[in-house]
Amino acid sequence: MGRRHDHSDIESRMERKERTRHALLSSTLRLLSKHSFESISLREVTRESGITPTAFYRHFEGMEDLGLALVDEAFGSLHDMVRAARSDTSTYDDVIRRSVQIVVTHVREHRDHMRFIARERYGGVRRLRRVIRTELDLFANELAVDLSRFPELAGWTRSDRQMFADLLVEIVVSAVGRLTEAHPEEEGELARRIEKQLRLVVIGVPGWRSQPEKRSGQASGAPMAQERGLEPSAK
Amino acid sequence: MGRRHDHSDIESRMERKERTRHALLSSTLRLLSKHSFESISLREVTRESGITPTAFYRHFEGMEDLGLALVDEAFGSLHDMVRAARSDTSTYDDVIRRSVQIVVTHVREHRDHMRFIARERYGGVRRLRRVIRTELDLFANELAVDLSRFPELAGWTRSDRQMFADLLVEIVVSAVGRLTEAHPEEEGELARRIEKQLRLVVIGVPGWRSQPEKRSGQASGAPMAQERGLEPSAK
DNA sequence: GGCTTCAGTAAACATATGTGCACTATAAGA
DNA sequence: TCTTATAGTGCACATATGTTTACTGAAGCC
Repeated sequence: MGRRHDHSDIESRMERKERTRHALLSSTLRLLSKHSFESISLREVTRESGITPTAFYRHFEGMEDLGLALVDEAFGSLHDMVRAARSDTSTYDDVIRRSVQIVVTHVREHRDHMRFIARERYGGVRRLRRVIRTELDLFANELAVDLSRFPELAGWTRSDRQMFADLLVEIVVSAVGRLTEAHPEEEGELARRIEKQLRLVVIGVPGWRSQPEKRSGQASGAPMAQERGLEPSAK
Repeated sequence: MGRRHDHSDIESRMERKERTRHALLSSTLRLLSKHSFESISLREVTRESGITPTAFYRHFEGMEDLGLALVDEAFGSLHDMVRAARSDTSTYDDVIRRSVQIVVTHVREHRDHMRFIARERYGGVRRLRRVIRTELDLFANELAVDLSRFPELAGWTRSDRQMFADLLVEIVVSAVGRLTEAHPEEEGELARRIEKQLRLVVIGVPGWRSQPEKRSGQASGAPMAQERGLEPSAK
């Protein structure tokens, strides 16, 4: 047995490895608060983590690999949050207010992770962009399923529900991006605004006439309200 | 006079300078299609432009300075687009469809500029983020003014109109980000989706009850529809 | 035509980078 | 207790970076 005396300050090999792996990840996350992922060098990360550059390769094949691990981490906690939020809906009075609250809290507690996602969503590393996009699409899909529980939305086309879920996710993710770079005192106002925006979007729901994709040619009959848009009062 | 013979292949000094300046900008833009701004080196840019690294300093103080110039360029063409779109509203039948069309076309013709904005909006360079944010806020403000021409929105609080304009801008900018990295064949579907999303948002407008900010304490009376949100059908 | 201005060059610098190779120390396993 | 596996070190390398310093050549101006 490796551990002859059970002194708690003796680490098993795995424990130690896991510890420095985590150090690498969180060092990167720290650096990411000031720089884009692509501009962070392997050596910077190891310096920040207190190990030699060569030891890096015991944990990751290279920076891109580490980046993917970060995406996993970030979406891991996000999934936890969403699961909590979903199970919460049984005893709510106002879904929107509550959801926004949860998001704000999550950003506050996982600022670096959220900034990472918001930043690298359109960042310079193709692979990261793709993985993040995929994860977000997954969220939207889950949300679309949840939405069919609402009677107003049950009659909608599947594709329309997708479109709606996508819109909601987009709004929230944008808000997360802005929250991560907001000063604490702006946080409240930002939260109130996004709440209003979500509310406004939801209000439109009963007025939406979901229809199967038009097959071809021009639509027949009078133009629907939702296809005409608003009319200006004056010229 | 510098130009003794009026041969067209003799450049004036200014012309030449402007030409390599432009080369620097467009080279960077080209590199930007594959990498984040922060990860692009000054030497890379000069290599791509066909000049020596030292000559760079005849045009910009450093990469950040060049970045700011790029933001100017990008928003320059954007402003042109918006102006065109606004003056267009006198003779339209469907604002939304038309606007989306204009945006899609603009992205197609200025893909690199638009990608730059979408990418650096939350990118690694603080200064760039701030300038881009400011410009976008400006757009939202203008839009908010335009919106007051619509009778449904004239009665709204100024802050609610801002909130609404902000939402529209956010939706469009997100869409631009996705358009810039979409394959040509996905473009149509993306366009259709964003059109629907905008329509859905607009539909909610007549249902919105804009009120002055609540001063304090809890709201009195029955909860408004827009504060209750949707209710799920089953537990 | 001759003097000035200035966009661009050439060489050099100190410093940073990613990665390969040989090594060491210690936990794990026999 | 002796052997093996492996996380981490140290050194070396080729190559890349931002910036300085002294320069060249042609356009601009009198």
